[in-house]
Amino acid sequence: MKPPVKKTPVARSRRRDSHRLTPHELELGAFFVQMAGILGVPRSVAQIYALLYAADAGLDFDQIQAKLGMSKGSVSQGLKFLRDHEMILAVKAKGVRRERWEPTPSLAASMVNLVRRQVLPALEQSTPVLQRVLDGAQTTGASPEVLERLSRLKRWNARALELFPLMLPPSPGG
Amino acid sequence: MKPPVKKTPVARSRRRDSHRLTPHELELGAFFVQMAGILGVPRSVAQIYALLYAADAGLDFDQIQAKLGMSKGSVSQGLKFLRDHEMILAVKAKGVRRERWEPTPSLAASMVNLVRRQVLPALEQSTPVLQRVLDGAQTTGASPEVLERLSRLKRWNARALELFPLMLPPSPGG
DNA sequence: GACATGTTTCAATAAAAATTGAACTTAGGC
DNA sequence: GCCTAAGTTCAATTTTTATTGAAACATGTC
Repeated sequence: MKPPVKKTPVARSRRRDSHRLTPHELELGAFFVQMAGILGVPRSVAQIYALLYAADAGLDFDQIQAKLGMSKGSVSQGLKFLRDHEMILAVKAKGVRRERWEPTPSLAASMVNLVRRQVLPALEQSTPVLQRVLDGAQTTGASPEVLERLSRLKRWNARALELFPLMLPPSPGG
Repeated sequence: MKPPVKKTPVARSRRRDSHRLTPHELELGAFFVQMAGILGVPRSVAQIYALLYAADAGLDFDQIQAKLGMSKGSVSQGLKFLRDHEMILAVKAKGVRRERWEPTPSLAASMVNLVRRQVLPALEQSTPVLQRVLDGAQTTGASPEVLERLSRLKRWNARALELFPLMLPPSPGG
């Protein structure tokens, strides 16, 4: 299990070159890293997001890499993740090849999307599973308590599956 | 990042002796393992919980160990976790040393507690952090956009901190 | 359409997290 | 009070996940 409190949350960052970051950027980074941890998002992604969040104008690939002292691979994957989850937007000036990145207006929507993408597929897959398990338990003569538990679980699953999509409109129009 | 879908979710279980489990126990186990993954709870804990969930009467330490083919250490730690989070209860028959374990009635409450224990401390710690970051941004003359973002974040944090404790009464009386 | 610049991919590596097992502690029966 | 069964702890190990960096791939500019 994850240790409840990380002993050295910034160890890695310190080990590398993030003294390019101001103390406040570091603090905000640590905050986003902690929240991201709860959502199962890797630290490097959270660091990128935090950086963009506190940046006056969008930052480009190289600026991000330089400020955080991370590899190209990590920056690329991090930006991909953030793009895929619609947490950042490209701002492209004409005649300039290089893209700059900014956080999308709603962090809330991004977070809900993030959770939904983890939970929804799990709920969907499990509907038939729970049905089969319940049927099996009935067939093999499980106790009333167990049958009750399992059907409660199944009802929940169904209800969650109804409610979840209502939590916020899925990204663009759907 | 966690791969979106696990390639071989039951690989480990298969590798060991969980052919002592019925197909339905396995399926239910996989379901709980998946959900637990989202909450950051280790697989072994979820497997123990699933087993107890589908068991007619409580199971004791050795039965759990035998059925799941896991080490004493894991069973002990897993039961400790489940006890600490009030997800299981000991049922003790008189004159018998060995305890048997059953799931507590409300899985919902258990899950809410689980989430709260992860999120609340993070929110609490971050209140002063966000204040400092915002002050710093003001001092160093950040753009209005950044200031707006940061104060929004701070407001959220405060609101979440208010709302969260209301989600369900903390375990016994407090 | 060639070239340079910017980005992605992915196998190798490093880091973090979970699991094991053997030594240790605790509790109950005698 | 001692002995033994029952359970816990924790350093070592295994497993999983994240990161790196070099090679491959794009894409805009001239």
